[in-house]
Amino acid sequence: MSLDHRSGCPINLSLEVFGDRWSLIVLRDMIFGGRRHFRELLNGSMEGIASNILADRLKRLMELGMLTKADDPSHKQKAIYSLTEMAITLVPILAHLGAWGRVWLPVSEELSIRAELLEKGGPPMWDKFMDELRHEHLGMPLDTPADATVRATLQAAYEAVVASKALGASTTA
Amino acid sequence: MSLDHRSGCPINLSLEVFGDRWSLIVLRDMIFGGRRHFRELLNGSMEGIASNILADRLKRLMELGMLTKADDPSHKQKAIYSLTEMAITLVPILAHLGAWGRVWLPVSEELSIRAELLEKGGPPMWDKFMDELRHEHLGMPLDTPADATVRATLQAAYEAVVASKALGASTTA
DNA sequence: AATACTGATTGCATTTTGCAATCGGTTGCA
DNA sequence: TGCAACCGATTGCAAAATGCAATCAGTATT
Repeated sequence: MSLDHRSGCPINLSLEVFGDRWSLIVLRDMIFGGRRHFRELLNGSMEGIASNILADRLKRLMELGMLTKADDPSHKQKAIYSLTEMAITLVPILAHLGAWGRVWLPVSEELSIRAELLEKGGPPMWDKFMDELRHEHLGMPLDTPADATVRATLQAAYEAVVASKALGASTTA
Repeated sequence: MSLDHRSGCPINLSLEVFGDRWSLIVLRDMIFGGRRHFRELLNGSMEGIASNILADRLKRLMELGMLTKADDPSHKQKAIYSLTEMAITLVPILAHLGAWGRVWLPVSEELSIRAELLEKGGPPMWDKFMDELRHEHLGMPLDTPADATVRATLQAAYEAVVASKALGASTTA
């Protein structure tokens, strides 16, 4: 944790935390992709993060208090990364960021459906999602019985779009 | 505008826009500081941006459609930078970012009062602020008569904290 | 015993960043 | 008419970050 900051401005300090091209990508994959292991993050990364960058970011995010690391009981050298409350409360920011990107940037249809649903779900959906993340990562009791988790809902919507696009491509070809 | 993106994910694309240590700082100073000129941004920058970095970011933000540049009628070589709608709609994100930073990072009291007020004001205040920015930067008509602008309100609060801290320091010394 | 997988680390070339000095042109003032 | 101050940048250069490929030692599987 670096103690010398450029300024005490909240926006600046936030930028010092994830003002780079990879930190938020790692957190996104953990939050929305449910990834907990190094290899999952490495191979599952859509943007193709390099292993040294990933190792560096995981270390940095741990130093910053956004992640913790624990041993996986099933595999002696397997490590499980967990989100802290600090990282979980990024959900509303990620939702806004996704909503903004969806409006102004050349997003792909299948990758923006999650952002769309999360935007439409609004704060209630974000709260439910954060509750689920606290359960998964912090071992907190789950409020609702959770018939379908937010992540599963988003994932299902994503897969539906992918399937529908594949269908459309085959019928219009 | 680079056409080769790492992925079509909204969060990734947003990160490609301001996933660096300076872009959002420049936008913050324009939005909250009301700065429109190169020198204002250069000398007024709390974090001490270098002139080449500033020039590069202004150029990049223009290419991305976040800023426009116009001649200042009062000074032949003076340029006025304006926010586009794309940049103005970042206000809610900046508000959330400030709120998050205020909770989790070592913010200074005087620099976080703006974030606190903006958080408490919520979406209605953000909308009013965005309306004012559209008036300032895009020449749009102003809805409300605007007794006190949001920026002036935030600035006054900032100065009040600074004054109160100076007072406290002198009386406790 | 062989193979594949675990979380990384190393070396190295390329790219980006940050700092300091400086540029040519404009403006205000004496 | 000179001249200093200011305008938006640009240049040169060192340092840091990034990205890629190869590799590591320990662990599990077969």
